[in-house]
Amino acid sequence: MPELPEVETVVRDLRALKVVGQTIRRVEVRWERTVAGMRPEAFIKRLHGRRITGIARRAKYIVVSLSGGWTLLIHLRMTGQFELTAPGAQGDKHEHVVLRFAEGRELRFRDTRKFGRWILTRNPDAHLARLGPEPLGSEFRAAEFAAAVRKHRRQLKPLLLDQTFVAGLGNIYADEVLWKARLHPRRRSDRLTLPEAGALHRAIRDVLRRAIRNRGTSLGMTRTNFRGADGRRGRHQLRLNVFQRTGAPCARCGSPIRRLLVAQRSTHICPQCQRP
DNA sequence: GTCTATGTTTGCGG
DNA sequence: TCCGCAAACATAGA
Repeated sequence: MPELPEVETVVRDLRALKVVGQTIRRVEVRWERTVAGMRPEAFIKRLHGRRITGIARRAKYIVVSLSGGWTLLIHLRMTGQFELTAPGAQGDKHEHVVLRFAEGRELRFRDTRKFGRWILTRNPDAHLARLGPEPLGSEFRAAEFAAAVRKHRRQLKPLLLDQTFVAGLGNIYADEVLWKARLHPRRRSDRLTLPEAGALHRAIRDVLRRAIRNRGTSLGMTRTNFRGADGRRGRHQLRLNVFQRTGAPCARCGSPIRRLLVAQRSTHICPQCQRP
């Protein structure tokens, strides 16, 4: 269930697997609601014959640039995955969109829970306009972030999960970031000191960069867990400090990690390092 | 059968 | 206007 580091891993995999440059020769939509914003027939017709000219990431969206001025925005949501296969290979019942390339290989989108979305548009910026700053970009500056945090009066955890505030964090990395910054997830954002806001800014960047280096987090061994587009699992689960580590000792102080609910989301903290 | 799940959107009420 | 909360989407696994 991909957050920024997992989406970045998928984008890098797709590039390494030479998806850029491929021409789309056949499009199959097996679950209509995966395609958002137009009828599947229109989607298929518009995609057919186009060449993929680039693959990038914005927040948790995969941005696929196509010939003729079209862009495909793909959001993996909870269980979206990619796989490249030989033509006509045996798939499973959760593969909802299949692109066959002129060269022969097929790019298949598997999405067990069917929350993933493909948006074909001539104006991707309209869809991405509401997203907050890219946390690993140069526009994500400490002073601006601190001012923005303190201007809201929200609990820190839901604020970090708000994609219009900062783009790319999900439940795992929000918990890891708050642990690293030694901040309680229920702290009110307008009550942070400047040094605390600075620590939060730094923690966001450090945690995400490290997770990308580890190719993302794959928690369990089941099929719905994260895989790169090359089928490999991530390894950042070995580096998590709090997420799903209830009862395990805190890496800094040894106190047992606790699980609580914040904003309806499972939340993990060190009760010693992260005081309310 | 029960509970939980790494995401996002929408509508309601304070 | 801002914010928190519940539900919705749909399925699998413990």
